[in-house]
Amino acid sequence: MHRHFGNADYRSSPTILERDGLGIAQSGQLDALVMLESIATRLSFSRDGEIYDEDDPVYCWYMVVSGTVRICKLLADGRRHIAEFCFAGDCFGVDGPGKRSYSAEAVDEVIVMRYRQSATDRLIEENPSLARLLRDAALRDLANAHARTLLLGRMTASERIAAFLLEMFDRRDRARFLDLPMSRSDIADYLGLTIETVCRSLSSLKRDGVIAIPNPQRIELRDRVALEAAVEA
Amino acid sequence: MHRHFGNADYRSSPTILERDGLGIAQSGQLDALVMLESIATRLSFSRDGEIYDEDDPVYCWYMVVSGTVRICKLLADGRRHIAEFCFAGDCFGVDGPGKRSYSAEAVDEVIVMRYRQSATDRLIEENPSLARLLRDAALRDLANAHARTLLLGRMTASERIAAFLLEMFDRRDRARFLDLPMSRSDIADYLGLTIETVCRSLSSLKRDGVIAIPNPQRIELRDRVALEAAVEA
DNA sequence: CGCCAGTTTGACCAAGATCAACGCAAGTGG
DNA sequence: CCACTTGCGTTGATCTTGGTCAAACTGGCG
Repeated sequence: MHRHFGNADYRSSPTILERDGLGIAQSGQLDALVMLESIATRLSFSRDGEIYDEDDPVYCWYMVVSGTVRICKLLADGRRHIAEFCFAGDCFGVDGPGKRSYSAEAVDEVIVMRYRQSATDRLIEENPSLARLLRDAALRDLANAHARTLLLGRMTASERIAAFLLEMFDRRDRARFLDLPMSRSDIADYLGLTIETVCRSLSSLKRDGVIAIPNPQRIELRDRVALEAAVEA
Repeated sequence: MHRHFGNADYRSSPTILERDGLGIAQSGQLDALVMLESIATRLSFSRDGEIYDEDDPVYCWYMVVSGTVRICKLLADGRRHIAEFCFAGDCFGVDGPGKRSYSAEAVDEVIVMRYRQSATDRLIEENPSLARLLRDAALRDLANAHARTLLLGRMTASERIAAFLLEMFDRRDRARFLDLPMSRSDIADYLGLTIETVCRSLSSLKRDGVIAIPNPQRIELRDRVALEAAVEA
């Protein structure tokens, strides 16, 4: 589970409960979050820091407070696959009992809250609405994974890049300018492409006036309609 | 959610509760299933029959009693993507509120049980262990979707075919012979390949003596070690 | 027997990977 | 302050995998 609870934006928020963006509609869920807060541990990681590793035992799950986390896996021959990027408000590492099959790493400076599974289960006993909260997050995550499956299985390089940019614009600032915390290589491993193809597709969008790239990390959206058309689906 | 509750095998079972294969460890979960049975409707579909369509409202989820179901989506330009095959004992269509984003179709002759979401929610109130059952199924499903994401993003055609065959051997008979209910075209759309590439990869495995193909639907596993090596991961 | 749908195989093509060079900004050390 | 390095990012030339197009094969069935 690596997806949003809602459209939460905790980027500048030192405590996860100072804002109420978790998509809480039903009463009782806020209680659940207050209780969650009570079992949380705050951790920080610097660039490329390892939050957990493949094959580690699963006894915690996490929520991003600030920064960007990548969920990834390394194949024997060096190929890498990034399953997910997690931003502020996203939770990750809800993996079911056993061992991790992916690792979690800090893309930039990251602060996360860590919740022990055992304590969470106890909270669920007391407050079933928390269970619903977590279940809905899992379902959202599942829908997301299926969307990526479609992207990787049936979309061309330029469609993938367009979809990626739209995803980032929607999940992050939703403003005219987008600052990407991850490298081209991260993007490539997320989209099942090579660095070079990512560059070329971005350059192509730039040539067509759909985006501008003032510097490698920064994308300016100049023609959203064209970008959406490029995804088609 | 389209994955197993466990290693259940209901293929020859007219009622889902005549056998206890749902991976039930904790007591209380059997109760939950008896209760589930009470709210189920039995439906059958013939080849290519539509169980539900994209954009249909979500008010039910399903469990396969017998036959094979494909969960799929059609893009505007005719490209098709199959997210999942579901066999006896697998549940599918647990999609979170709103509209379906995929359709469900019968690959062959299919019998399913249908459970209304509203009735299920009531059961969950009475029997929280059902919630855990459904949550674990969702998590298993999620892990599965991530595995497919890796396959589609970073594996070659022959690796995909090898992984597919191993998946089918494990999920179905686990015997020397495997009968595939789905067409080459279904396999292609599941693996993000074309029919021709599926054929060529299968022929290549046949040439290498890893499998034999007595007829197009039937695969004989001759060298499991070689097949596992072909996936590498 | 001939048709039909699904499968297999072959010849060719193109999207994207690979290999290689170059650009560019941020350190680093003299 | 200025060479020099280092790590990304970008671009170009070439190659490979898998897609496209086309033809042949197969078993079932009217």
